[in-house]
Amino acid sequence: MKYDFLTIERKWQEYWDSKKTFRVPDAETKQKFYVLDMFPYPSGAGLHVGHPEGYTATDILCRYRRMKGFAVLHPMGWDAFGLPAERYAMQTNIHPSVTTGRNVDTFRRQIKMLGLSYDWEREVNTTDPKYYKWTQWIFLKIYNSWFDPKEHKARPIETLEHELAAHGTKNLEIEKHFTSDDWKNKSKKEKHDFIAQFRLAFVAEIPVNWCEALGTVLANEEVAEWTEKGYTVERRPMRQWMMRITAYSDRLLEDAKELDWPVSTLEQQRNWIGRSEGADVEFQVKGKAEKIRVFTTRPDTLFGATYMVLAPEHSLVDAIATPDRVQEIQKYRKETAIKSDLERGTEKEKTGVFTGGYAMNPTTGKEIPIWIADYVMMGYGTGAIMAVPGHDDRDMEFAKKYNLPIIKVVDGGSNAPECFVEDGIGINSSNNEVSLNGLPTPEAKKTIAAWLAKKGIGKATVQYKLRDWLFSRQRYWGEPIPIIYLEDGTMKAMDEKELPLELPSLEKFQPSGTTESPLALATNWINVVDKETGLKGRRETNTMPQWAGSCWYYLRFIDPKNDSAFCDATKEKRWMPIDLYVGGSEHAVLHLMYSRFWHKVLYDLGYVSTKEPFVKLRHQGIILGEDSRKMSKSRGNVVNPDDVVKEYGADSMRLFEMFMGPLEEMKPWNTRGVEGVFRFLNRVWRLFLNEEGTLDTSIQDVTPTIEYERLYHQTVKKVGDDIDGLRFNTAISQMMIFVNETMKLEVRPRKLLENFVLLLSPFAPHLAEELWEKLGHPKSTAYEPWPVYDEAKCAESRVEVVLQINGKIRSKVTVAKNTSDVELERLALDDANIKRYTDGKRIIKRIIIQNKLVNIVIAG
RNA sequence: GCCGAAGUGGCGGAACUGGUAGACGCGCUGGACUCAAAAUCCAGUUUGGCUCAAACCGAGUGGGGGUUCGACUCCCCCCUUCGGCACCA
Repeated sequence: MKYDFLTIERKWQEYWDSKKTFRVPDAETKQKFYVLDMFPYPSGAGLHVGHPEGYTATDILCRYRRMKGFAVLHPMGWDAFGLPAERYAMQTNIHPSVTTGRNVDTFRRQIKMLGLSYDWEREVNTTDPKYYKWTQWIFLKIYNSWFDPKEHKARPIETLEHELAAHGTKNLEIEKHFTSDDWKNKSKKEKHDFIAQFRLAFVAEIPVNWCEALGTVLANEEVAEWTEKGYTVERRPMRQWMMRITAYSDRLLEDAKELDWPVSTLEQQRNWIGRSEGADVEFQVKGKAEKIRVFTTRPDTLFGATYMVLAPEHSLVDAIATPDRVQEIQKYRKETAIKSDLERGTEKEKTGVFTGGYAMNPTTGKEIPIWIADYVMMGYGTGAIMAVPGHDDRDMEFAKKYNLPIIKVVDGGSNAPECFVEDGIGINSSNNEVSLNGLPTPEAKKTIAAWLAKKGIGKATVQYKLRDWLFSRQRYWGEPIPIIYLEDGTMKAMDEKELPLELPSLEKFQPSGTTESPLALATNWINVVDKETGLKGRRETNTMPQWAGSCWYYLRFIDPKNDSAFCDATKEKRWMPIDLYVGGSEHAVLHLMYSRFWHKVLYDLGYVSTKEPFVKLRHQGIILGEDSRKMSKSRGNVVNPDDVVKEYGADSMRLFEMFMGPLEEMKPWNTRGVEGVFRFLNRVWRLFLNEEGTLDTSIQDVTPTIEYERLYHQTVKKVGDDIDGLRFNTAISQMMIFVNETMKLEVRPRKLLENFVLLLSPFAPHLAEELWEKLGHPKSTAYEPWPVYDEAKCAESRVEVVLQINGKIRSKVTVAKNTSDVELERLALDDANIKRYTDGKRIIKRIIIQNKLVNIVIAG
C-alpha cells in the first residue's frame, strides 16, 4: 500500500481536533513550558512558506516536551487590526471585520493543514471587543500612571495627587516649583493640566510624520516601510497621543542583559535606546535673559566651544535673532521644514544661518556666535549644541565652511588627525577657577562636571536616543482610545466598567477629509454627555497603533476567556515567563520593545510577576525563492504552502523546512529537497508496512545486535538533544542514518522501531500516528513517554585512532576503546607506514590523545 | 561611515571543549529491475598527481600572516555578502 499522505493527514487532523488532544489545562502538577509563536497578521494573501518555518520549529519542540512530561502552553491567534483591511473597506465598503474574519478562516485552515499542535481553545483575535476591552483597560492603566523617579517605577496617578497635596512639588524634578497649599488652591482645570504632563500616556503637540495618502501619521520607525512603498511622508506638528517609553530607557537597557536573545537583536535594541553619558551646560545669551541649554558628551572640550548651533525649530531662535537676520532665518526655516529627517540626513553639505546673537562661553567668558543649522536635530538632547570644531567632525566641517574659529583643547599626540575626536590630554583649557590642562579626557570630564555643578550652570547627565512612542493613528480599524474631551477643556478617561468602547459601524469607510480618523464621521458615537458632571463631551477619534494588541497577547493566551480580568493572577504565575518566543527579526526593535515596555508597566503596577516577558527569543531565517532571491509575486518565485502540502503532504513540508538548515539562517527553497525528505518518509512507510498495508513480517521481537542497539541509543540521544537545541536539521539527518541502517536489516527489532516512530512523531506527526496505530497502539503518540537512552550503550566499543607524523595523518588503526597510551604508542611505532617516516629520524615528541590520535613529531 | 552576523564540494549544509573536514540530503555518474519509463535498490562522487584499481603523495574550509605537535575552530590584518543605524552632539 502506498504512503497516502492526504488521507492520513486528514484523518489525524480530525482526530486531534475532535479529541482536543492538545488542550492544556491550567491546573496541573506537571512542569510548565510556554512556547509562543509571533501571531500573524491575517493578510488576504494567506500563509506563505515563511510562516510555517517558525511554527513547525516550535511545534516540534512542543510535541517533544509533551512527551517528556511537560504541560505545554502553545497557543495561536490573530493580530488582525491593520491598514490593509481598512483600505479594502474604502474601496469596497465591506466592513473590515468581514474581510478580517475571512482571512482568519483561511489562515486557520492553512495552519491546521500543517498539523500544528495548538490549543485552539485559546485562540485570540485582537479585533474582538472581548479582547480589545483589555487592550483599552491596559491603556487606561498606563494613562492613569506616572513614573516616580524616586522609586524608578510606574505608580498609580493618585499617588502623585497625594504627593502634591502633601508636599507640593518638593520631591519632583521640575522647573517651576509650588507648595502643597498652592496645589490645593488650583482649579480643576489647572490640576488636570499639571497632572497630565506626568501621565505615562499623554497628549502632546509634536512634529509627526503625516502621510496624506494613508490619511494617518506614522511612527518614526514606520516611515521607512511606507516611503519604500512609494508613499510621501511629511513633517507637520499635530496633537498626538504619546507613551512615555523613555522613562524606561535604562530599565529596558539594563534588564536586556539577562535575556537569552540573539546578540544582533539585543544590539539593535541597545542602539535604539542609544544611551550616552555627558553633561548639560547652560550658555548665557549676551544681552538677553535667555539661556541656552546644550547636551554634550565631551564637556571636557568646553574651552574649545567657539560657536553654538540651534536646531532651526528651536524655541529660542526668535528671541535671539537680531532684526537684520530675521528674514534670512525665516527663509532657512521654511526650507528645512519641508525636508524630512531622511532628506536632512542625506544632504551632503552642511548649511546654516547666523542668528546675529551671541552667547558666552562660560569657561572663557568669550562671546561666541549663535547659528541655526539643520545638522542639529530638535528631537535629540536639547536641540542645541556647543560646537567644538577642533574635536568634532561635523563642527569642523561647518566651521571651515563659514570661517568660524577652531581651537584645539585636546592633545592627541603627534599622529593625531586635524580633527581629533578621541580621548587625549587636555590643553589650552584653564581659567582662574579650573584647569583641565594635562588631564586625560576621563578625568577632565569629571573635573569640568564638578566645576559646572559648583557654578550651577550644568551637571553630568545621561541622554537617550529613544523617543516617546507615538501612539495614535488616524484610522478606523484599530482600538478606540477610551478618552473623552469634556467641554470644560479637561480630558476624562472612561471608567473600566464601561469597557469595551466598541467601534461604531460606519455607513461608509471614507477618510474624514481632515486630519481626523473616519471615526469623526460617526456623530452618534462621538458625542456624549458625562454622567458624573453632565458636561458635554466628544470622544477621542484617534485609534491605537497595530502594536497595541500585540503588546500583551501572550498574557491573554494564559486566560483567554476571562471576563473579569485580562488574565487571572494565579494562572499568570503558573505560565509566565515565556520559555521560548520565536518570530521574525523584523520585530527586533518595534514589537519587542513596545511589549517589554507595557510588560514593565504592568509589572510595576503589580499585574504581572516577571520583569521580562520573553526569556528566550529566536528568529527564524527568511526563506528565499528557488532562485535564491527574496520571494515576491513580481519575481514569480513565491512558493505556496497549499501546493506543497497537496503534492507531498504536510509532514514532508514540515520535515523539509526543518532540514533546509539552521533555523535562524536565511536559506533558499528547493523543490528537489522536498522530494528528498518525501522519499525518506516513503522509506519509513515501507520499513513498517508491506504492499497490503499490514505490518511487515521483517518486524519481529528479536534482540538487536550490539551495533544496531548502539546506533539506536545514539539516535535517541541526538534527536532529543538537537530538538532542545533547536538543531532540527541534524536531528533529521540522524533519523535518516538510523533508517538507512535499518533498511539493511532482514529482521528488524520491533521495540526499537516502535520507539523510532515516537522519535519521528514531533517532526512528522501524521505519519507517526498512522504507524503507531498500525503497530497496535490505540492511543495517540502525543503523550507517549519519550524513549530513554542509555549513555553507556551509546559508546563505541572500538575506535579508529589516527596516526600522525608532524600533525599529518599517515595511517590509522582501529583499537578497543580506552586502549592505553603506552599501547597506542607501541602500535603507532610498529605501523608500517609510520615506520617509513620515522626510520633514521630522531623522534622529538609524542602526543597521545586516547581514543583519538597519536602524533609523532620528528626532526628535520 | 558606524554597529552586528556570516563566508566550508556543483547545491543546501555537517564537524563535541583546538584532534580523521565534507555527516545527512540534493544533483550528477555507472549498474540492477523493466519491452520501456516512473518508482525502487546497489555502487561512486572535494580536487590534483600516479594507477586497470588499490596503496601512496600533494592541495584544500573567502585572502594573507601568526600561535600550536596539530587550526573550519584561537589571535592580527584585509576582502566579500547579509542585517541594522544613519549628522544622536
